[in-house]
Amino acid sequence: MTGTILCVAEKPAIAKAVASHMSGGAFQLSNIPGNKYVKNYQFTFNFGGRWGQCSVTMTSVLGHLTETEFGSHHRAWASCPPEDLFDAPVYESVAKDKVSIAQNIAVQARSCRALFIWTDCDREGEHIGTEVRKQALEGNPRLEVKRAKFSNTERAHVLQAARQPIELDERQANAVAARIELDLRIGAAFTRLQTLQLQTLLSSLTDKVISYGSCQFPTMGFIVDRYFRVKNFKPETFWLIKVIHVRDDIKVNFSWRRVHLFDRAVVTIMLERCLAAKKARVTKVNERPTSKWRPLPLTTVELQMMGSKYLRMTGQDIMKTAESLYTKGFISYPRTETDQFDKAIDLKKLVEKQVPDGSWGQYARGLLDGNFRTPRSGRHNDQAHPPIHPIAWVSPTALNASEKKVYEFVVRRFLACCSEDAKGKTTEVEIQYGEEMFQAKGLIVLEKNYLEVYVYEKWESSQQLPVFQLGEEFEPTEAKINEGKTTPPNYLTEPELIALMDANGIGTDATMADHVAKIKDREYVGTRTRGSGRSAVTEFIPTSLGVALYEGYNNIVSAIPGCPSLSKPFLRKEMEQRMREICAGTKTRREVIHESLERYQEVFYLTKSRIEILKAACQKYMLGS
DNA sequence: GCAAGGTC
Repeated sequence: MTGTILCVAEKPAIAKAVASHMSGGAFQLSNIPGNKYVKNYQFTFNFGGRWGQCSVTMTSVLGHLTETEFGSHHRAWASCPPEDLFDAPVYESVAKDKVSIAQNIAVQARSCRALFIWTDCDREGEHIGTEVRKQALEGNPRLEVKRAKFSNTERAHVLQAARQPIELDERQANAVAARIELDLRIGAAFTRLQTLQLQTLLSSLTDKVISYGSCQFPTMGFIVDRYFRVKNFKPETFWLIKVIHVRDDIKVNFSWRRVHLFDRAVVTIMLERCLAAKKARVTKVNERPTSKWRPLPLTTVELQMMGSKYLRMTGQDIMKTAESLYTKGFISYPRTETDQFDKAIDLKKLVEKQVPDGSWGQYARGLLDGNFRTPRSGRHNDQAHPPIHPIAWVSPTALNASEKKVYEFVVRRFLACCSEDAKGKTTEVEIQYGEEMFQAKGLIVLEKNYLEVYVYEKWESSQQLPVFQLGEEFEPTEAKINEGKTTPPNYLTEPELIALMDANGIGTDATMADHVAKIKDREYVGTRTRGSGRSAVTEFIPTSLGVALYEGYNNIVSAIPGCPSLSKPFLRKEMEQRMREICAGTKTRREVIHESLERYQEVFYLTKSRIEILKAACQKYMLGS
């Protein structure tokens, strides 16, 4: 035996899974003083190569160990002008509630020859790895430090990762360090500025914190943006030609290729030309197989979007529920960007676990009996976690109402991924009538396949079209003008908001729901229900404070070309891009912090000198509220 | 009394 190796994972669940695989189940478990979640696992493992047979102590942290804060001179709000926070010194220290975890690592490191870091293989994981390394080296400065590269906790994959350790990615860790410092400085500076300025303006704001965050504000911005589009909407009248033809007792509605026009006179002339031509000619008859694709493997963003659409839960509730299902071992890790399954995962074995279920067990059986298909692969892979999938079957009686809903969704989605696409047939008839083109479509669903188990999506046969021959001419039963009005867009719903955040790089899969909850808590936005019963959806409406902040910041920068508003996602996107440059090695942490601070400082001083504009917006919308 | 990101 050649010494002991200390292994540290990002969370207890990973430590447990990895320890189980490496030890073959034969480990000694011990608690650590001061924390009930973190455990130490002791066993032996043959790493092969230069490491050989070693004792192993496997433990974990609970996410980040440290926090970054201003020094005591700058902590009180009145201690300095807010702009000082852009260059006041910041200090990194072990968070109070993590001290015992940090000590455990330092103590264990003393008797070890090497440290293997098993944090998630994503950006934050690399940074957490450097935090772990620092603690371990404090216990034992001679420690050799390696990093395990793994993207799931499948047995063979874990063993392979243990035997071929690599190095921490310092660049990714540096990118995160830059993000941490920037978020703190910018968030604190703007929050203090606007809170102190606006609190004294209106009595309704006296004891409110009016926080600014590079994710909070753009999230609020999406909601206000939509609100103004709804509010400023002017309906317009349009006209269209509708052609109806009855054949074999089937009434066929042909829709106009131009959809509609906004000039009644023009549409009238076009209809007259159609009627003058008397006969319509069939220019296209198309009958072809069609399919509705089964869904992609489940990511966090998709879970939240689908969940708030179909399960009537908020993104935050869905995530909380998914986390509890995960800690109980029923589903895989719920925070993932990956929408492709690794080949090494035995999907059929996971399908088999669902056979006992009363609702979808039969369907799972069918997959095993020959209906199984390899899931489609999406284009995302975070290299840290597999798509969300069920790990074990659980009786519905063992779950509460929310857990039941989320678990059922995860299972049905998984089974749908492993199924055949739905199959159908579309018929398309195109006619020329006068100078105008019209079209009718019919759909027959032939095989529902995945839709049998994925009950959230609908795909139904439409009315069947009668037979039309290519080139035939007929006189339509009726042709007339219909009038309509354009309708305003709806207020933003949660799935739409999550999609916008995702597309604009606002927040991560783990934090999006938190940002939404935060701006509600800050009273920048509220929610209400649109519709009723099964079709009810929750929509977001800004408060007068939200509208005032949005408009105030837009007005502050509007006269300055190239100066983006704080309510738009642009500055955050730019910061994200710079972080990627650190990862690519084209920029350093110092350069990025400097550049990003300059960008935000420009807006800050502009806001400070034009603070009356922000105040005016608050007075405009909030007086009397 | 400030952020966003991990995780319980």
